[in-house]
Amino acid sequence: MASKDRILRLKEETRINILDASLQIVKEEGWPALSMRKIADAIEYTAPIIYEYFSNKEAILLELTRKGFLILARDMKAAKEKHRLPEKQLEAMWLAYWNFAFAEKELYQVMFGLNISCCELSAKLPEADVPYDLVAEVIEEIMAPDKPTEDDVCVKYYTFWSVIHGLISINMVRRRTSEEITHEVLKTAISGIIRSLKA
Amino acid sequence: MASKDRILRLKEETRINILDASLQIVKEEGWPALSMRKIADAIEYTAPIIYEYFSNKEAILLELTRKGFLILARDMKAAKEKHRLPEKQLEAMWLAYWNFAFAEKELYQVMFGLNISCCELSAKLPEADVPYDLVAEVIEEIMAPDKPTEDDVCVKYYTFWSVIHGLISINMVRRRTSEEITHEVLKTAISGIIRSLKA
DNA sequence: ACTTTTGCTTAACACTGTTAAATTATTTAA
DNA sequence: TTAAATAATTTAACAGTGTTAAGCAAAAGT
Repeated sequence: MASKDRILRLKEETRINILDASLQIVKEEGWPALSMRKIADAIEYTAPIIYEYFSNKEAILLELTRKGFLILARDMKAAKEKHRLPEKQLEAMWLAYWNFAFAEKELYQVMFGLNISCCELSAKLPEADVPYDLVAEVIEEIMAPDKPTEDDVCVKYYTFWSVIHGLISINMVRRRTSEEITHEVLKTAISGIIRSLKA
Repeated sequence: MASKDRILRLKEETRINILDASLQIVKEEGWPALSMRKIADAIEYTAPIIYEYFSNKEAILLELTRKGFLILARDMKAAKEKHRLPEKQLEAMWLAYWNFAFAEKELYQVMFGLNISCCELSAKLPEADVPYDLVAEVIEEIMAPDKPTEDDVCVKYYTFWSVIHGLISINMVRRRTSEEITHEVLKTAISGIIRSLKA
């Protein structure tokens, strides 16, 4: 009777082993290197037994996603509880979010569907710089009275880009948000940043 | 002699055919469905001849990325030229950027490494809602004097999330930006949005 | 007419996720 | 203790992936 318990505990253990091994492989060799056979190797089994713990590879990814959200929630909660002022709470929570993304880069990637493939893109693809040049020129023009440095312009450009790109990718991976809200965010964000150029 | 020309023209044509076929497959069946054999089928050849035009699959993706940047640059340039005021120019360019992302969704995805996999995530994963609940609560508290609707809070939440997530994903796919600039953007963005809550 | 080059295909390799069958080990029953 | 039943694990296989090498058939050059 007690052996039943022991077996169940062992089963739970290899389940966790599968998840841990997966994450470690990804951390060492990146997402594309994660294969069922490699996971099996790491836990010293053959590939098919993984299917006794997870119905397929996607289920493993989903479980890692869950793990990511649990850590993120814990971190944000902890950050919040360190302050009383709501403004401070907000800032702390988003900083926690930011820190989580880089501390658990691989988890963040599977949580929000970010590929990593393209590094050093503008080296291989000069065209990728055109949008920057186009916008930076105008930003510089608006900020001209303040005599901005190149870094100042860069900061403003990335602020713009982050908002727009962030909104777009959020809308692409999950579109439960209504068109109106999205467009409202877009418009107010753009005009908000434009206003911030002249301050 | 003229036949040399004709042949070169044909070669250029199938090169374009490969790219067009690839994009069409992706538009019809999504990125995961894009395979060398399927491309070959579409252009009525067998897979190996593709390697006479592109050194590998990644080269095809890179070419589609280039195509995307060319269209994006054209659209943004056109938007800019429709206005004289720099503020209007900026707004028009970012709206063009936004429109491009959804008009050429597949190109945008390959340009900026966005996966599409996870749809209806919060249905399969209730944990994914915690960060929203956590933050929304505080936003509501700050905005309380203005008696915000649920949509108002949602708008502000997505504004926050867009900025942070946008910054993160930009920093993950290409980290040529300096730490300082990034952090500068992050901090000013957060405090900027917080200020906007009380207006 | 013979040789060389070109265009293209077939076949193969090393992978991938996944499933079914076979095998081995363990537990249960007599 | 031995035989039957059950569970645990592996091997083999299928269909797919990107990619490369070998082979063939038609066209071009001599």
